Amino acid sequence: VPEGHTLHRLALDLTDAFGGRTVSVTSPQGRFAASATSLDQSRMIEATAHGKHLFCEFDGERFLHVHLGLIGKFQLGPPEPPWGEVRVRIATPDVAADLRGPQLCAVATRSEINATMAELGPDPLRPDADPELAWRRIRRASRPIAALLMDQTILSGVGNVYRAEVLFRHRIDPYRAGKDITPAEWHAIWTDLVALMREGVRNNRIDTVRPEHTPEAMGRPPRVDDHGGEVYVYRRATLPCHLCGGEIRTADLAARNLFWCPTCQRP
DNA sequence: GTAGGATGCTAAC
DNA sequence: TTAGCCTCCTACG
Repeated sequence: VPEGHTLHRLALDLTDAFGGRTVSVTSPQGRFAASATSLDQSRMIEATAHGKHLFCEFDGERFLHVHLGLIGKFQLGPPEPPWGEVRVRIATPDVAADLRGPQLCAVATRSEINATMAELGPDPLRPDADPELAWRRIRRASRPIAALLMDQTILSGVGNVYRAEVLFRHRIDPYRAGKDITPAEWHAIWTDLVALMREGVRNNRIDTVRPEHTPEAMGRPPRVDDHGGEVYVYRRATLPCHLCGGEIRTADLAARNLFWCPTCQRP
């Protein structure tokens, strides 16, 4: 479930559970054992996120740098014996956080963390984000907007669900080149991402359907999207569009499955 | 039981 | 552009 909102929510929850506390850091699975030992029994200061990267800061300017990738999960719960392949467990006597299947899990210094963040575009979930930095690249780009939104060096935190949904919400054809996006459209996209992703952090899931378009408001039977949120197009290929009733289409774009409504999002 | 896919990214060609 | 990685879950026999 790792788009940017997941990591920011995780950062809040980890800070809540472990901030200011001395924690045990272990690697039940063993693949992180040596590095875990170096952090074990030290104090976690806080956890923060930038895009899809998570940073847990420990005393002594040491950081645990985590990227979940496609399949990684970080789960908080009671400190019961771990099940499955747990790469890292951070724990106090009251609570444990188990990390499974991360793409990246490493101990890093502050300068290494800063170097990572310097390569990331503005993150809609960070108050210090400058959308102008992303716009400067989008407005010159010939690549399709759907590819640009996924490029973490242009803007960070947006994944396959948010890209499909935000383009639908603004009726933008995903194949339109970045340079053909108007300043007003970009402003609307960014503003919308800020709001949608904040709500994603709050609810720990992605919902993008406007109140006036919910099944109840449209007088249709209730539905449940199988990934835990209410969406317009994501993973709804061949199903009818909630607005026009036409068929949602899917295609490969930027090595990921793109979903869109060719009627509502005309070229 | 097994294959294939998944909200991601990187290295190799 | 493609294969590969890491783990879990679902769909399909």
